[in-house]
Amino acid sequence: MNGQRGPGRPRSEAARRAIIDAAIAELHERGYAALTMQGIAARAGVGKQTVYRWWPSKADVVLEAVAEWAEEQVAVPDEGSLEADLDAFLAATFRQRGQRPLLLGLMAEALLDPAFAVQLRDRFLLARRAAFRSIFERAAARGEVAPDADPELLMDLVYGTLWYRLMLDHAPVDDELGRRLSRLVAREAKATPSA
Amino acid sequence: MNGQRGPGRPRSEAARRAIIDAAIAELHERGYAALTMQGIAARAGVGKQTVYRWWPSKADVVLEAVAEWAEEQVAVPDEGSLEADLDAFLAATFRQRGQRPLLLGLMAEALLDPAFAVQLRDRFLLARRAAFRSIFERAAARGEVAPDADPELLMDLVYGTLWYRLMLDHAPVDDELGRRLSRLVAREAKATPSA
Amino acid sequence: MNGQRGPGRPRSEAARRAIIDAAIAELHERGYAALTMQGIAARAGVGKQTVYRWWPSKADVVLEAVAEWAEEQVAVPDEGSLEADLDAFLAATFRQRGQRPLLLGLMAEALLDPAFAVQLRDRFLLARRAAFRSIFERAAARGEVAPDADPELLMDLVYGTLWYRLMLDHAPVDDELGRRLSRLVAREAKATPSA
Amino acid sequence: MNGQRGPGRPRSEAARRAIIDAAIAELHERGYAALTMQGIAARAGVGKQTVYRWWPSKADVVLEAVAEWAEEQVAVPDEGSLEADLDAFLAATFRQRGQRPLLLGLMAEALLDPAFAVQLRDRFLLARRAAFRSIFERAAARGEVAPDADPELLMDLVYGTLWYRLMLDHAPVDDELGRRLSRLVAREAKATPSA
DNA sequence: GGGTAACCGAGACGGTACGTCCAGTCTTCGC
DNA sequence: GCGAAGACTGGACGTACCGTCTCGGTTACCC
Repeated sequence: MNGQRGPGRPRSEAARRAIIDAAIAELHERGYAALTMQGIAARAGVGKQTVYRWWPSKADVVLEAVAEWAEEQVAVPDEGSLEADLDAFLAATFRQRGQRPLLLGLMAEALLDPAFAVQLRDRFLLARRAAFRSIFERAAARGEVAPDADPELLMDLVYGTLWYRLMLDHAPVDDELGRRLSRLVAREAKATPSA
Repeated sequence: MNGQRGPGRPRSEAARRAIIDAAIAELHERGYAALTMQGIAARAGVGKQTVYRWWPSKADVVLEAVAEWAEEQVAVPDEGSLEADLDAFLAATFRQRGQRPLLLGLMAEALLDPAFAVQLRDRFLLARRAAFRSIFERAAARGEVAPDADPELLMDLVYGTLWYRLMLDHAPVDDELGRRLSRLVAREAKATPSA
Repeated sequence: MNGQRGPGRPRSEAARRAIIDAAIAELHERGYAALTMQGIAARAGVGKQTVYRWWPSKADVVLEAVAEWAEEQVAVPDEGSLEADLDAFLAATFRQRGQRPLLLGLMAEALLDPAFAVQLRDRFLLARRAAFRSIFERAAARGEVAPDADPELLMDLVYGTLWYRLMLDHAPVDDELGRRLSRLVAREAKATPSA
Repeated sequence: MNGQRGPGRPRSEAARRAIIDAAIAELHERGYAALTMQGIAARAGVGKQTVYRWWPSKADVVLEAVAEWAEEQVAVPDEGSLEADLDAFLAATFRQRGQRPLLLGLMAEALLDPAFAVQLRDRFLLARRAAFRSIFERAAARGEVAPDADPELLMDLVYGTLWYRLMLDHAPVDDELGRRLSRLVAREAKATPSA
């Protein structure tokens, strides 16, 4: 086992929480761009070293906060059809308000730092896709998915459109969008591409 | 017209070019994240003030460089069908190699700075959509687009998927993707959504 | 002669006055340390080049303003004795209020720039000593000055004390000081130093 | 006492010394007017912030250097009479060569910045006057000072003349000047001012 | 009266230093 | 050894002026 501790003072859970909370608070008050390790440490009442000891950058602190939420997984009850399942799933996803600035900040960091991009993809974005994929598997069992359909591309279509609108802010991300995407994806899943 | 000059020494075109070129060079050599106004000015052999006088941030310098290329517009010859047109257009778009880091850097900046996001959207991204839209109009004239189709959503699907893959780098952005998207969009444009 | 003009537009007296006046105004409003060539030109509504064409530095502009006042020479009426003459002269000198910051600024410049120190000494300070010296000559004619007295040293004593108190501001520069210095100098002028 | 340290890394004495030394070196090589915080930090191999953390301006750095020397107090042995004591003291004072540019630089700064003027006066100039004052007290004990003499004015005379000549550089500051001033001050200290 | 020359305003130019901020690291004390 | 504190080197930030330059335009003179 690995639970045994070595010598020395154990990591302070209080400090961990204070840091995460300080990061979230700063983020809501002043935005992601204004986040600094310095500011997080000061607000948490913690030495800078304590932050650096556990997270290499501000993005990693925020990612840990986000990952906490991501674990409270979106339930995907069976609605009877692929389109209905998707519609419910997307509606639940879009309902997460107030996270837009946070998500955009993380994505910005990922675009500037390839190492963090890997973190973000593996610890957050792919987790989301997993939920999506389970819906497809259920639909396949129901015979709603053509054998040569490509669920990966369909997921890219949905998440791509979602992120694109989040980023550009030229069109809404709302239930109407959810319904259209659901219908489109359901139709394409069944389509016989070449006939 | 507006070409007339006021009093005072006119702006130096040589300095403008040197700055743009220096920015591009730094970007290729050391990446977007390592770009600094200081570095651009030094490399261009120019005072920092001269950079700040005309561009408020490094992102705006890069955007001007990108905008130059964007003006060399992508020609969209008529290939006879919506699918063929789209395929040609996307192939041409994907062919622009080496610009990935640059585009991701600009997008990162836009995600962190809403004011710049507007710039990027209006001066670059919407210009790209215009080309796309003209293809749709041609297809509509050919009767390939159902009356209740939504070209805006279809464009979001394509560009969304493109950006999503560029950013996450979990799947390729290649001709194969172009063909699939072309076929999908052509099919959806014709689809009778609800019947 | 040298008064004849060559070809070309003659110097604008209006610009000259505007610059001097702007310098004085800035000086009174924001202090010598905050003076800048840029600020003077802007306030005078004049191009920077016009200032630089005629004065090499802000100190020279201010010096020209000061020299104007210095030419309105202190009259030294005959009061009947060396002590009385000195007392009247010093009282008149000390009366020039509001010029302390200006004088200190010029002196500061002189201390930092040897070339300007020469200007200040020759165009301003030595002019002041000339008035002082004429008082001594009058006293010598009256037999109030011992043959081996050194008027130069006595002038240094008076002006030195004056400047020292102006600079350090640890003791007042007032009529009381004037009277003490007058008495002391008159006594020393007569003294037989070594006997 | 106050020597106890709180938490945190203690101030680096090595950095302090390097900064002071760099300032002195720059001063000798390029003069006070060319001193910059930037240059001091670079030469000391130290971050600019470390300089700013402890001194608000270049003048304060130099003042600390000067204050070090000032603490190595001028001894004032008893020479038997006021005139002899003064002569010895002034000779010792004038002997401090090479400090003229430094002193003038500090004075210039004081003239431009009233806050620094207070620093310079209290931490340096008044310390010098203290030595002078002790000579007077010794003379008073010997009966060489008239009861109504004003030592403060006499000190102003001496230091005023000294600074005046240092600044204007129109006459030497040498032993001859020292002897004349000593004789004059000794005579004036005894003088019955009004009889 | 048509040059020619020196002035004028405006303002951009290459630079240098400013003083601040933050990144990461290091060094101390106390738990 | 962890944690708070805080000083350390390093470097970019955006600003302010410096002193120079390059414009279009304006007076003067002098042929």
